[in-house]
Amino acid sequence: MGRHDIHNSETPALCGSCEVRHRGLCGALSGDQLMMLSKHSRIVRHPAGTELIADDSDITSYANVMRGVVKLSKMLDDGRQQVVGLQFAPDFLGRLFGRQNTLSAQAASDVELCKVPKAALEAMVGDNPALEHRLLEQTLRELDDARDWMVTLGRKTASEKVASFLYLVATHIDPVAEAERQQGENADARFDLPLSRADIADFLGLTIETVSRQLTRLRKEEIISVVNNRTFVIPDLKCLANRCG
Amino acid sequence: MGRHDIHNSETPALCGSCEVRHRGLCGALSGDQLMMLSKHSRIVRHPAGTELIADDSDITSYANVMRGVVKLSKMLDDGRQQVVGLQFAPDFLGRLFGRQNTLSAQAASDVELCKVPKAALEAMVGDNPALEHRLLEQTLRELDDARDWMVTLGRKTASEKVASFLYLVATHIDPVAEAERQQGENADARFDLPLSRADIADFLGLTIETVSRQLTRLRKEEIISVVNNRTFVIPDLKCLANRCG
DNA sequence: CGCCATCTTGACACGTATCAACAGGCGTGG
DNA sequence: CCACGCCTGTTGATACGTGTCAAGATGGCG
Repeated sequence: MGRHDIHNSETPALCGSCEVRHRGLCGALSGDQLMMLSKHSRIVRHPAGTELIADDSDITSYANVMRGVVKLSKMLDDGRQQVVGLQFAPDFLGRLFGRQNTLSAQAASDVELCKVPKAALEAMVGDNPALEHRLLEQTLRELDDARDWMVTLGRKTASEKVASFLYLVATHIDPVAEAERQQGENADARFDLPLSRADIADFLGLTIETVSRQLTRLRKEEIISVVNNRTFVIPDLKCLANRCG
Repeated sequence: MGRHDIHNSETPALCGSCEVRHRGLCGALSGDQLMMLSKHSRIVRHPAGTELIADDSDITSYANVMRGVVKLSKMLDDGRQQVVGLQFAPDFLGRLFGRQNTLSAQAASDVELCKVPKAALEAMVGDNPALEHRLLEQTLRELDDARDWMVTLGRKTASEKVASFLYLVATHIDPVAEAERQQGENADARFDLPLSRADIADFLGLTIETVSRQLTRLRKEEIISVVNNRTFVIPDLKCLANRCG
């Protein structure tokens, strides 16, 4: 049997309006597989700040990020915190095959998730190699990202860290604009940052104050301009890239 | 067809003496699949220090670490280096489905690899879901490790970093001893460190001097004792764990 | 308008990097 | 066999970057 056209009449109502339908996991599914999975899944919305996953909690479900940004973090006993990942649409959320979570997840912005029970997804993974393949590829990408970030955390200066962070967000938060940028030559970017200074600091292994000072520096050097504390404009991404070390 | 007994007569000669036969990837293979894969694979040995993978090189093969320790690292343009992972037997080596390597790999100790051409492995992965599943699980574990290490790099002090490093090595370098330790109560460990101070520094995001000073401190506090610069004895692992932050 | 949280800025302290000298191990060659 | 040089690791003095603590500034929101 050939692969179903993903636009065929079997597409479930729930999935018809899904914006990440083709790019996320579900792209690996045929119409009837999608139908099966969608029976178990439901869309949930959470406002910014919601705890989506608690550290050490039992894993009962997985999710796909459909809209917004999710922040993954770990905390030491004494309260020191490190953000270990940011998930954008259409990323997968949750530790596959795990029993307990080893990190926590918060909604950085308002988010929309497509949630599916652990057992349902794992069953589908078990007899759908294409699905498992997609999950493997996403996991490999996340591992690449994590290793890139280890370089940032271990070897870059505060100034380079902040530049690297802005560059990361600029190139991830709006995949459409980013794709255009790769083609044409409009090398500017503008985005609304879903993270507080404290979040940025926890991502970069810095303090709030140092992040603020480095942002001020980048602003004075006109590499970036900051509107309203959360909105950033980067006139020339290449210029920013040069500051990433 | 049921799963073959992995001790059956079909086991290839090459694999018969493989020490990581049951724990690594190959545990997912039946006798004849193993036979097929072993046709393409060969065992290679490299002395400590050998460059196993060059950054930006084309990926032409994968490997399994059968003996020894492999160091994965990334370098910034100006020479700053960060070790982003250590691979012990029976870890898999190489970026699955990638075109080019995005990191370099060196033999930390003398190593023995079981090497297989990229195309051969990928073909087997394509029609052996169990194999892909194993690879997914290894990748997920590596991602967990990477995220744990991000906390160490971003939020721990030099002293805690060094303690965390020693703890990591003590619990990974000799899986057999470690398994015993989990059972019984002999909480001591002794190992020969396959890394130089420079390697440790690059792993921890520190300088050689700082690593040396912190080791001296741990030695003076009798948390560890150091024989011959490369051999470490840790009388009480729990005590070391308390220093990890 | 005014409160409160968030962000910025400043002064100073502290931890780690840097630079430099020294010690020990090991192979080479006299 | 010891002298020498080299490589690795240790220790010390000092510099610098980032953390800490404190005070303002800014902006969102009732």
